[in-house]
Amino acid sequence: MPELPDVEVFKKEAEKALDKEIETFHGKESKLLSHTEKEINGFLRGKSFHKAYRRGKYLFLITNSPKAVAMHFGMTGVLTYSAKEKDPPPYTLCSFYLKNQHGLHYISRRKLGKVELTRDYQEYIRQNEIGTDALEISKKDFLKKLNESKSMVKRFLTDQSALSGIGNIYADEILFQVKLHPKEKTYELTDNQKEELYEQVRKVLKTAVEKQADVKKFPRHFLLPVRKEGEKCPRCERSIEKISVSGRTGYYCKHCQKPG
DNA sequence: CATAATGTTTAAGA
DNA sequence: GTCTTAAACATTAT
Repeated sequence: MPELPDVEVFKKEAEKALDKEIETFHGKESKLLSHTEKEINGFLRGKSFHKAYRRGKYLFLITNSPKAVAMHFGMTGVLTYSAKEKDPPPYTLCSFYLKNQHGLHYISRRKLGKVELTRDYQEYIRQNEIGTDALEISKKDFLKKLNESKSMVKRFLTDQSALSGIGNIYADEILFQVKLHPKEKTYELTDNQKEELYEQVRKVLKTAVEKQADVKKFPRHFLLPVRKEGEKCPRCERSIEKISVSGRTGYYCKHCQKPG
């Protein structure tokens, strides 16, 4: 789930918890957490989150800027805000309880994410090499990075240090919209294709954010609702095929997305 | 029971 | 140093 549009949804959820005093943090010791529950409480108790900031797939809950809680959602992470009287959702790994009797819950079935304290989130961004957000990057910078790349387009799109926020699923969608084969080399692209790639990165991500990352609400010409082997291509109705690119399984239409 | 899954990191080979 | 693959991580869903 958690690529840029999903994390944008979590950001909206986190914003419900802004400027409310933090009462306590609950979270069992795990690889997810950078500190112990006690330490996190020492850091947060009595304070409030004043801003939620998303960069790529990361979300920062900023307390006293630049101090923040940094979150990454791995493959299955979710963030929800709900009344304290309700039980935390299944697979909740840690929770921030507020004085207003609500809690912000970090949920994950597989524990591949991160919840970390940082004294400076800008520094955290540098250390973790989180590139410019895919919706923030200018055309000029995008083309510059693209021209520096020597890999396959899909690899380029999902490289978080080049531009951040695009994962396996949205890369497939963007490539489908641009009609590019996922294994096409970046240096083989024409200038027109490069520009079109930039435009579709924005268009696909903006659409997904508008639809709250809910695949059921996506336009009919999108690949994602039928992103499965043997489904019909929304454009030519031929069969969607599976392909392995840069270590991940991709889905594409062999007819519409021809290699160059 | 075996396999794949929205992510990242690390090791190894070209 | 660059690029690519494979495996590891932890766990569930099919």
